[in-house]
Amino acid sequence: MAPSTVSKALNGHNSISQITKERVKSLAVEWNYIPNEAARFFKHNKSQTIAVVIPDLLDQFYVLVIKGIEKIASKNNYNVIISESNDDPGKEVEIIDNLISKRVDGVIISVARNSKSVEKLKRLEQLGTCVTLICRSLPNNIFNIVASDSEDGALKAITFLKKRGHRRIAHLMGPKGFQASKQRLHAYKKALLANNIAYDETIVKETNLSAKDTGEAITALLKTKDVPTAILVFKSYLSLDVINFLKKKYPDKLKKLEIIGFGKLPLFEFLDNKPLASIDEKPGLIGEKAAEISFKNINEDTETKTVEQIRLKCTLAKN
Amino acid sequence: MAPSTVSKALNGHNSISQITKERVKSLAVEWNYIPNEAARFFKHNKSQTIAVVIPDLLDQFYVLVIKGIEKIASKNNYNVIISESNDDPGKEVEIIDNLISKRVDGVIISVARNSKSVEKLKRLEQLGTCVTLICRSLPNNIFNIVASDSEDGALKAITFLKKRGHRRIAHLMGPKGFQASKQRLHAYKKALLANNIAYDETIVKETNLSAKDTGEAITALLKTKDVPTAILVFKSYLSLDVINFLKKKYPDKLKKLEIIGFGKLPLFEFLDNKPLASIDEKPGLIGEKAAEISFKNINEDTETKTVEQIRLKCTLAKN
DNA sequence: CTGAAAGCGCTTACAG
DNA sequence: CTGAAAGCGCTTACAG
Repeated sequence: MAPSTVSKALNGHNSISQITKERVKSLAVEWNYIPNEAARFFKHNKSQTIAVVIPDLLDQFYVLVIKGIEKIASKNNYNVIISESNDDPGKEVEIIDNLISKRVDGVIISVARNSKSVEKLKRLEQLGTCVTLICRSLPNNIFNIVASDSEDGALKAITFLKKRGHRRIAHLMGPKGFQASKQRLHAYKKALLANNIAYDETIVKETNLSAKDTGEAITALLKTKDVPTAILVFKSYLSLDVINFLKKKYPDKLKKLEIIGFGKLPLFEFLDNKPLASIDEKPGLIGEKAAEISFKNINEDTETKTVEQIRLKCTLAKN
Repeated sequence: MAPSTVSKALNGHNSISQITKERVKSLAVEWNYIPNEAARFFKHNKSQTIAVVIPDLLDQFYVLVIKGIEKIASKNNYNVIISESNDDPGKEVEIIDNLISKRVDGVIISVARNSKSVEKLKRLEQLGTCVTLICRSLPNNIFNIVASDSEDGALKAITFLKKRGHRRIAHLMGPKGFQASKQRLHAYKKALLANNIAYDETIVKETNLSAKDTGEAITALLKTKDVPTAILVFKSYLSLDVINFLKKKYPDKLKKLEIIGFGKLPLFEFLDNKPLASIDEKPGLIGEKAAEISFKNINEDTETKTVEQIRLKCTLAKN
């Protein structure tokens, strides 16, 4: 029997007689034949692979994103490969070069802080690879992106805090250099406005994300004239640092400063002193949507391609 | 210029003149040429890839293992792909089939509970793929394995507890069906013996790992005549459930029952009520060792292959 | 319905 | 030192 016949039988080509198909398939089982995917992919000039690039697997937010991606990928019989940039722009460029040489069909990436990968990502797109950003955006919005809707999240958080009686709600913002920090600061302002609370920049403090810097920001907040009673925090892991700091330095404030942060983490369930609530950004859904965009693009003519910008609504989760 | 010349120039073959090499390399840069790895791997009949199969990425223990593996892999210019079995034996078999068809060069796997993959793994080895187990063993020790030395860990934990004055040290064991449960129970017994503490099976309780079952086990422990003052716990995530349970049902016992568990988790630093200490199983090192075994085997004749069984010493980490 | 032929992008043994 | 040829394991367009 010719290799071509075997190949067609195995792939269920309908030019092959039923009897031949069955014979081939049973022999394949008997001989433990498993096709060489590398050869197949090479022949087809596609890798049947989606690559995910994230800063760090220890951040469970991204693990949940990955689970969402894998759910969709496995439905489509696609493989998922994961790389960690550790927020190192140089490493990220290396990773993308590697992905180019692998000819992956799609890349889903949460870009490193201070990413230098824009050109590489453009290159990927030229080569026909679908690029989808998650969570973190890049200037000019030239790529697909799936992220949570910070404005929606902030609005829900501030509204909830106001209902609980808070009027002095501070914001602990991320580094001013980050897009996300600006976005969330803006969302915070808008949410205050919608709740008829005046914006007061003296209770907005920046942190470079280190525990030390966060502590200093909190100290500064506690020293303001009209001390805030609640705080909207840039990112959930930061909330942990805030709580740790309060426990050590201002244990009396622990109950007097209610915290809501962006992001809900599985580990929260084990904490005694936890944030009042979290803005659940639906990482699993973010992953699913990003994967769906990838597959839509992979199966589409490049002519008709449009850039998709998706902002998913958040929910407020009591911890 | 012939493709063969280009190929050799790019790969730094020394039959190529310096001048040609430079010309080729500069043109490659100018034209943005990035070689097609799929073709290369296919040609070489190896994928330059190590696969890691673990139960769940949300378990940070495994994330740390992966980081260890990636450290070694990237040094060797190898790729790492990750799959999650979710402890589902059927899923695990599927994953391994997939890895076979990918012709990966090495597989590092923490097998699913009740794994049915032994035959598949043997198959992988026949095909020349190096298989290395991590943490969880399979009957007959036919595969390479890297795990922590439970006996060493238990000894350090029990000795430490005795120094703190404890004489009644209970053990919360994992499901009897698991190899690891038996191993750690045995390690616990040996450590008691070494410390001249009599073994008492009434203070050894089993849990099926669910929070509910763990709670019942703890309740039973607290109802024994001579209530234990310390407890050696099968796995760190279990310690969290134990603490949560005590907080809810027996808050007064929280300070009277000191806990040491196998495994140290990054998230411990955020807990108020944390285990007294943890047996640090060095997940990063486990990953590194497993990767090193893979590479040694990949670069070796299959003739000389021997099975490696590595048990890494633990340290006791204060939380 | 079956099979012979060509080719995917590389590398390597060999000839010059 | 350079290049022509063959081949890795598959699939597909084509011939029969």
